[in-house]
Amino acid sequence: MGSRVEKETPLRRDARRNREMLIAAAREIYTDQGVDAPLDDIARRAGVGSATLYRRFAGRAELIEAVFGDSLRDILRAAEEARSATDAWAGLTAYLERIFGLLAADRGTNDLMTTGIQGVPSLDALRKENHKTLDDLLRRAQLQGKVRADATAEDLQFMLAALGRAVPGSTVAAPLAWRRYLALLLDGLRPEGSHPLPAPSLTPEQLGAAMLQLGKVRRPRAGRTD
Amino acid sequence: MGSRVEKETPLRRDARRNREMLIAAAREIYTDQGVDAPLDDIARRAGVGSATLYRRFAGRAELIEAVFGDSLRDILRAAEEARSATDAWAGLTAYLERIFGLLAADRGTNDLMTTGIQGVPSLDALRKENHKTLDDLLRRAQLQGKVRADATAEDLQFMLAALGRAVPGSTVAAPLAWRRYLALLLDGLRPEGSHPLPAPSLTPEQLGAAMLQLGKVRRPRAGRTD
DNA sequence: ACCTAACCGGAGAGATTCCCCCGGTTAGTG
DNA sequence: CACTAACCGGGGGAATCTCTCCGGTTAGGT
Repeated sequence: MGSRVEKETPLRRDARRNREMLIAAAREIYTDQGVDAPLDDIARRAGVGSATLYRRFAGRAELIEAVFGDSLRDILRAAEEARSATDAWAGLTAYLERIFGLLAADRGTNDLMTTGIQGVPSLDALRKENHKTLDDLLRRAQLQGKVRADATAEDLQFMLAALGRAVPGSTVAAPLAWRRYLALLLDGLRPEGSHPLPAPSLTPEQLGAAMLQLGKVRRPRAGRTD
Repeated sequence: MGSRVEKETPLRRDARRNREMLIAAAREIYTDQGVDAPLDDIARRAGVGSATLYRRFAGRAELIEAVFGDSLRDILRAAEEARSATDAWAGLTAYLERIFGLLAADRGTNDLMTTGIQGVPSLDALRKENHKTLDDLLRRAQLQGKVRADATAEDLQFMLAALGRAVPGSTVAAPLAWRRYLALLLDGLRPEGSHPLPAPSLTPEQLGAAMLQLGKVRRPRAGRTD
């Protein structure tokens, strides 16, 4: 092969249109089913054949990248912003509340941030940046006496992932319940005594509904194992 | 139908033996794959055809009942015991540590206790009893000034389910990591300042492994949707 | 208006998993 | 030892889901 840089032929108009339709359809379906949703569902919702989906995107990871690339970049900016806060604790809580708002509203973003999905480049970058942000804010908050000295960024990340993963379950019955649980988690990180919790507790019925949702891990793929 | 009580014919010896083999096989497979494991796998491990499994047990729920009936009764006893403690906080922590030990060791028990599986009678009884236990201990610990006044049994249950569900992920890399996270959670419930955390924090590598596991929600069934 | 490379979607092969049918086998009795 | 009711396992139909082949269609340049 010559080293000539292949001029990137722009897609034909219909191909381009289908690409957009697929991304839009995927965004909607990911939002309420998560990123494990069947690819055929996405193709059908976009009004194209499944072959077209595979022609435009090599596989699930590439589609995810196309759908979430922008919103991931938004999160990166939020992380940078949070790190620039003088009051590290305030920066940390604001950052986490923003993240959890996303996790609660969008099942796809939730999957992306609370599990270890592989093969999506922007996602690796996000994870690294996220870790750095939490580490930095936590360390500074500790120096400022706002966070217990024996907690680590890994502790925080693990607890956040655990809680974040459970959030969609509670969202059905009580959309804002996550505020209370994030507050409870953060209270465990502080060296002083407890602070009042926001939002009412779940009722027993709401808890039941949430537990049910927890079980519906979701239609994972059958057929070829990827 | 006459109301005559059918004399329960005891199973033929080979049928009885197969039943035992199936229960034993199911126990092993549930322990490391969770209760969503394919029924055909269980039949194969037991060395019988899948038809035999369906002949002995009406479906997944009945098999679960047969496998976990006894261990669930054990947990019930532990709950009663915990409630008899004079120091409610001590009783609560001891109870939860016991439960989490089980959740970490056995994927099947984890599914049973952290999700809302329906159709297993002993399980409904366990959930009711568990809720009563937590409610009682929490209320008493609050009166004794050991737990913040604004926390509810529903809060505790939700957080426990969220964390419990994440525990198997960390078990691969660090079998005892759950102790630290349960302690962190419980610290958030106390009105006073923080207490030292047990067990070392996860290393970044261990955290990565745990996140990966979180994603492997389980080989959900393909084929008929039950 | 015509031509061709690129594109399209249906149809289908292969993989899983649930569940049941059917012909062969065996436990337990007279 | 013979007999029969109960039992057994392989095999297969149906449902899902991933990914590819192929003949027909269309965008965009001449």
